[in-house]
Amino acid sequence: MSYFINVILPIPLDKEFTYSINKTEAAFLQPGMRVAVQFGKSKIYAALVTKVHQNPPLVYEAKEIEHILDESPIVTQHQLELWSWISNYYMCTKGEVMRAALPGAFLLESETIILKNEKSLFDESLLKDDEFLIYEALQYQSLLRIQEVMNIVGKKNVLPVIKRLIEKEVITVQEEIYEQYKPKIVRYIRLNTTYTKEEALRDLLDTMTRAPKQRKVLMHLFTLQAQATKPIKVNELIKTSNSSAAVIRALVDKNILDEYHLQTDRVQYTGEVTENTKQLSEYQHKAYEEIKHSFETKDVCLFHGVTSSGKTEVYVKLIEQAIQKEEQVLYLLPEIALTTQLISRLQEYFGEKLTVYHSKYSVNERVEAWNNVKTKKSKAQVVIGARSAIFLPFTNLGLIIVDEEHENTFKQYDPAPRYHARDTAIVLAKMFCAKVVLGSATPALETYYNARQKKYGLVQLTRRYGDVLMPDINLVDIKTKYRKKEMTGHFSDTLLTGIHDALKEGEQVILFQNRRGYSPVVECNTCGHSPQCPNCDVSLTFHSYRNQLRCHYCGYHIAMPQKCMACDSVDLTTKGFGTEQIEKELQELFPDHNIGRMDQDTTRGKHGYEKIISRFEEGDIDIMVGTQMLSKGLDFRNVSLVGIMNADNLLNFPDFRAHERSFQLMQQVAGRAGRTKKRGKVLIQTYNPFHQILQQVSVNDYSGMFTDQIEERHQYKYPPFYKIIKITGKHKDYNRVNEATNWLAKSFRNVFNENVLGPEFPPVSRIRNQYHKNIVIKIPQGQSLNKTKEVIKKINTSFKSIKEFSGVRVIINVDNY
DNA sequence: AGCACGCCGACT
DNA sequence: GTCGGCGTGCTC
Ligand SMILES: [Zn+2]
Ligand SMILES: [Zn+2]
Repeated sequence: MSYFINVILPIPLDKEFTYSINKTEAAFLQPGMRVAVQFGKSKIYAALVTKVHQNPPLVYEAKEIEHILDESPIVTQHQLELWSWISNYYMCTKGEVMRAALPGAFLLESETIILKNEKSLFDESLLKDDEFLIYEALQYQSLLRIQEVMNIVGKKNVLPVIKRLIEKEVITVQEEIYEQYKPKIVRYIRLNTTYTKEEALRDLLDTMTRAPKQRKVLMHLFTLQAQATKPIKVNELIKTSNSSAAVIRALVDKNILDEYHLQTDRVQYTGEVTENTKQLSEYQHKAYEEIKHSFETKDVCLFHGVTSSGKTEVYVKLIEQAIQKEEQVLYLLPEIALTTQLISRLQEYFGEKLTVYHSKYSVNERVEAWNNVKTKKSKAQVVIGARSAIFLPFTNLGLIIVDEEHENTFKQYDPAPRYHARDTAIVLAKMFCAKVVLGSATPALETYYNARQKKYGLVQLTRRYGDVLMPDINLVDIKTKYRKKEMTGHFSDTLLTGIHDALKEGEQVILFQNRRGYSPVVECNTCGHSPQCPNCDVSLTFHSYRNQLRCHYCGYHIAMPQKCMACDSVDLTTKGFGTEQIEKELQELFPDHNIGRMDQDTTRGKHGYEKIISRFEEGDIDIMVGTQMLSKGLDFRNVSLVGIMNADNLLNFPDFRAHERSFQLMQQVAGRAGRTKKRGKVLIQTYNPFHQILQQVSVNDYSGMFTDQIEERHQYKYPPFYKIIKITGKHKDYNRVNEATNWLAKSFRNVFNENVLGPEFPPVSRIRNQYHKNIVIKIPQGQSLNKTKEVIKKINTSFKSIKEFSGVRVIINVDNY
């Protein structure tokens, strides 16, 4: 009898593949384990077993697996189910989901290495130039990688040369598999058991009079043992005895000491756990009770609490309850909100029960977190993480909290799977019959709509913690101010007075400048030319920190030119104002105060962000200018004034969510003001103070905003009334993209009629030398999602078989944000 | 996604 | 005439 397995490979192919295994392997392998398999000519991948069976493939011979990689499944049945859901719903392959879901260390991939052929003799003179170069390099290096060979011969296509050398028996090639996860091993030391008896030990010490250093080490070992019964690390002993590794080595060699190894986790919490959690305020407690009550009838609850209302404490109470029931908890946050501030706050509550899962952690740390969740270790009972944390192997999930649920960064944009972590979390919760709390001060329209429709529970917390008042928000009409000449640079007199007042009181100020649309570009005053990216359809933006012009899309950069590239004029200006411009103006307006800037530039580097935050917290910075980054959950106590430099560029963004997002962003930024007793002040500069959204922002009218916006969504056929799927065609040839997307749109229109928009070029139509063109399909509520997707897939398949369109990549984005 | 096979321009 | 460019198609 022969045995087979079906596997998922971490590549964008729709099929599962079948490999052959022997009887022993069949008895051992289970779905969720990894095997190393050869795929194609030589490449080796880690594949994930989905099924063990005995049905031989009919039309091909299945290859044998290389070897088994796991002793037990690393992926649970629930996860495989979730992967299936994601690949169906978001229209991508399971391989793509696998790639996104598994920590990098689980995805081994082989690399071809070149070795010299020791056995054969050959005539060096028969080698061609490039062949000889490789041969020569192998005399000095035991192995070469493909990349190194490319460097040696100075060209990209090196496979023919390598092939010739194999034929001439000069070299051999091998597939090297990267070492996967490396457990961290710590060396410990203890006294050899021979000397546990008192007299043996005394004899030993007597004989050691001529080795004072070794004797000293032993004495320190005894002291350490006396202090606590825990194992003693080699490093610890070296340090306390002020000795060296050599001395220890000698003692081990003499069999006086024994060295032993223990595997340990890289991330360990050592702090104290504050026993008593913070007392909830009356209103917080009421919200907590309401959420619990809502869970009796509904699985998902929207927790709408204004900024600074203390939502986190309510979450903490809910988490504690889940912990008591021995359930696992997942706490999802947007990446930017996952600050050290918040992590240490939660650590005080949950101590070592808290695990952080974050892309900035090393691959090994992530594997450890994965394993701890999988084995239900208590140290991973509460997991806090950004969107990818939904992929962890929970076995007993009881509660998911999605904080700042309105944030669009929960949606992965590129590459596939283009999933929304909030929506996927709800599906995940359903598998475990777990409860979900969606928290936000400014819920997404979709979420609030679901709550209004009674699909989700709704709990509101309208008071700030400690009865701090909501900030006082005022709109400043800069159109009038410009006309009346009451503007200084980008500052209205109102805003300047506000800043002066705050600084006089020793309070801090935050100024918000939207990132989008206001990157500083260089423009020639003579001919109007501004330098463009050669690969993308955008102007290069000026970065003063390196005096460079850069492209945001492809990373292309050049030194800041001294004269216009078109007309050689030296009269160049930087146009558009970003945070840098504001910072510069502030330095002139307030020379006696420290100005800080928080944007992509100043927060780069591992601790860049934290550094600037703590400077602000410590009062080292008086005025902070920043982008979006400022709006996220940071708790600055001493900020009394928040200024929004220009609200209009937010509102005018060409996207059906622009108004909703502007409201959310402005409310969040405004929420940074006056978090303690004194009422905070917010000034919003705009050319259009009568704009409905701005009016609603100024009076904290979320529900007014909701009513207006939901009406517009309804009228213009947008979510939550219609689902949308965006289809993008990509190719380096402009005409081919045009024709291809026209064909696609026409085919879609044949089925979906007026519910197809486009094709249309996006604002930036060329990125990395690829033209993009979008089609949007709107799906009305009665229309079957699955059938719609089937149609899209079918049309896509026909599309692929058309010769003229070959090479055009089609990207499908479900629930495009 | 890789990676091989296969067909056309430009350099020894 | 070969070398190397990339378009086409398959991978258990
Ligand atoms: Zn010019
Ligand atoms: Zn570019």
